[in-house]
Amino acid sequence: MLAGVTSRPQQPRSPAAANITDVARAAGVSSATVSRVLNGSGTVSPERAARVRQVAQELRYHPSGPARALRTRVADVWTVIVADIENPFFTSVVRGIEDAAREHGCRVVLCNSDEDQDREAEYIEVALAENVSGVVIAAASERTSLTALISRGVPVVAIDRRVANQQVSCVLVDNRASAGQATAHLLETGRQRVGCITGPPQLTTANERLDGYLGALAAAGIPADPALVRRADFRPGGGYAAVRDLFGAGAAPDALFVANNQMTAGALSALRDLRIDVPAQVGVVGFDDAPWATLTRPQVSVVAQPTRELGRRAAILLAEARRDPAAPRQEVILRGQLIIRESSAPRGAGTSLAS
Amino acid sequence: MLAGVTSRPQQPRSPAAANITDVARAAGVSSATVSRVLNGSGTVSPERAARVRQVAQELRYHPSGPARALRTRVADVWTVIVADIENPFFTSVVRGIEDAAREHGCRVVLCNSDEDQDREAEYIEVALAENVSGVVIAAASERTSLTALISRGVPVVAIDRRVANQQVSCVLVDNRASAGQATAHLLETGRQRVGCITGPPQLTTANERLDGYLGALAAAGIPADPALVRRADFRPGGGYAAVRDLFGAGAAPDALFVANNQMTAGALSALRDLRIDVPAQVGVVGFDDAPWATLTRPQVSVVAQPTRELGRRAAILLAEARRDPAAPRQEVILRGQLIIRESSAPRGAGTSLAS
DNA sequence: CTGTTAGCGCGTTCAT
DNA sequence: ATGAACGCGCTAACAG
Repeated sequence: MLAGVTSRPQQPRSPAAANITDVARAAGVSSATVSRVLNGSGTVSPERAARVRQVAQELRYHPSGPARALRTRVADVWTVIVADIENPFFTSVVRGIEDAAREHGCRVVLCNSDEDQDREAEYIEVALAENVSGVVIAAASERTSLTALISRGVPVVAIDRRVANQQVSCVLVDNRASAGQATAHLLETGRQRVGCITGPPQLTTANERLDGYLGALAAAGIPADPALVRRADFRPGGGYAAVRDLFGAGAAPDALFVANNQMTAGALSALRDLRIDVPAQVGVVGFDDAPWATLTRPQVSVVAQPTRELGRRAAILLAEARRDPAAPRQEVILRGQLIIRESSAPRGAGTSLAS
Repeated sequence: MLAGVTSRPQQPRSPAAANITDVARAAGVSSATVSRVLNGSGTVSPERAARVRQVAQELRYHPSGPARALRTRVADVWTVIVADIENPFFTSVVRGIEDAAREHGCRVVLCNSDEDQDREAEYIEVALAENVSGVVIAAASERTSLTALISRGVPVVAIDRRVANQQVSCVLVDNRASAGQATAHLLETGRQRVGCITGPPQLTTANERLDGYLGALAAAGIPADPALVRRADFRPGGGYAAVRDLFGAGAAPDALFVANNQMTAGALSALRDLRIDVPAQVGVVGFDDAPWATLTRPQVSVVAQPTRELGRRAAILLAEARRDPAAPRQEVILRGQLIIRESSAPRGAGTSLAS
């Protein structure tokens, strides 16, 4: 063995990222000055500022996120925790958040709780440990605890789903009214036995949409029939199983209000497999528009939600809460919009789908 | 000895997260010992170790991510940069990555380049600035530069799309073979003029799939007709416009191979709007399966990709590269699978879709 | 206006 | 086996 030249690894010179110190030295100033220039804090003479900026650029200097987060106690990062990243509803909302966040100079990292409360709790811990400066969350349950976040002063905005007993701002859709509108529409097309497939009881959206459905029945003087209602998991498989179950049990609805887009896809598959004609035999209205909603035959009637706007508003609320931590909690309710397509066409009307 | 215990402000108002120092003090040991226990480094007597763990739990101690990243120069975080978060293909791949990453004790943060090279470059800088321990990227262009990452020793794995001249491992699908198979299938069903809608030239997937299409034509002894080929942007709107353009120009293909799922959706919309019957007048095969592919009328034939597996393999490669930085670059090619549904049914065959 | 100093919370030598 | 001391890169205080 050679006598060890105890130098550092001689690999292709890892150009260890330029320090703030490197920049300071190269510019002939102190690191504090560099910091002041780059953060616009304090006051620095124009010439020196220009020189610093110049050097920083040449050295391709980028401040270290961790170091900065460690010092300032907040990272310029928002954490967005969604319940189902494979649901286009959430990805679209995220786009809305992201676009707005960028305007505030913040980056967005996305976490997927997969409707799992443990996993969600983990990600909340991570957000805490990383000192992120804000959290947007579509909670996996109404009972999701945000106190750890709130007590440590991290601004939180809940989206899509309410969280119980928590003083956080939220951005929601008027689920009850929209669901009622969808159900009323089905009744108006001459259906007598409108069924409902909604989500699990720990999600407020599921409950509110069910409420809207029940309210519309009551308003029409139709007694609610428990045999026509199913709860599933807000996923395609759940919608599929619910339909099979509904018809297998002989409940025989002549219309279905399905409380989210994923389950609507599943429900349509099941109806197809059962050779039940939509809308001739069963009318369908879903909740959430989807990219494929106009590609199906028949095209699906839905309650469309303003997804991007929902995300944007959440970002605005978060930015406000960040600027003024004492700002009061707000609740933003956006309106859904019933889009009538083919799947809810009146039974009698010729839909010309067989042409 | 214990003189000079710096008393920290005891504000119950904001329970500042417990320090390593807090844990050390509460356990009657030094912070070094706590660190050793929690990281399994060094040696600590069993009793003290147990005590430390106990106290850490009681205090709900979680080490600070930034502080740790600052000290160790690597965070236990992987960055995944995808080109289009609204494409179910990518979200599914991400799920695969995420599941595998969790097994390695790593968290995954997701970034969306939106097919934009500038935005992508930004996120690469962020990954660098945050000292993430690995990056998985579906590059926005073949010319995307990963040298900044590589030269600083950050393990990188490319997915779905190749990146030129870069020594990075990658996980891909056999685009050429799969596209050839899809095209051959269309030819076998009696089509004479098979067209192709592929993606932009800066994406290797787009080019490879086009190659596969051309290869299948050549193998069948059919001369390629440039008038039957269009390049679009891998998005629904692009697919829609391409079809309108194709038929508006009088190219009149009797079949279409569409090189990604988003464009397939757009293409089907356009065909519907043009009142062109699928598959009677035009046969269609898409690339990438999609949740809605069996909901359309007709159901869409596609080349399905093993999305979860693709993500899982990328995670494995990344974990390997992390364990052994000197490990050789690998290229994993997964197979696509042609799924024949209704949209490519033989022209003559009664498809009974009009029933 | 600018430089110097002192940590943020952690992991890691060095001594013991 | 354990603790004291140092420094990662940065910014907030304090001098000048």
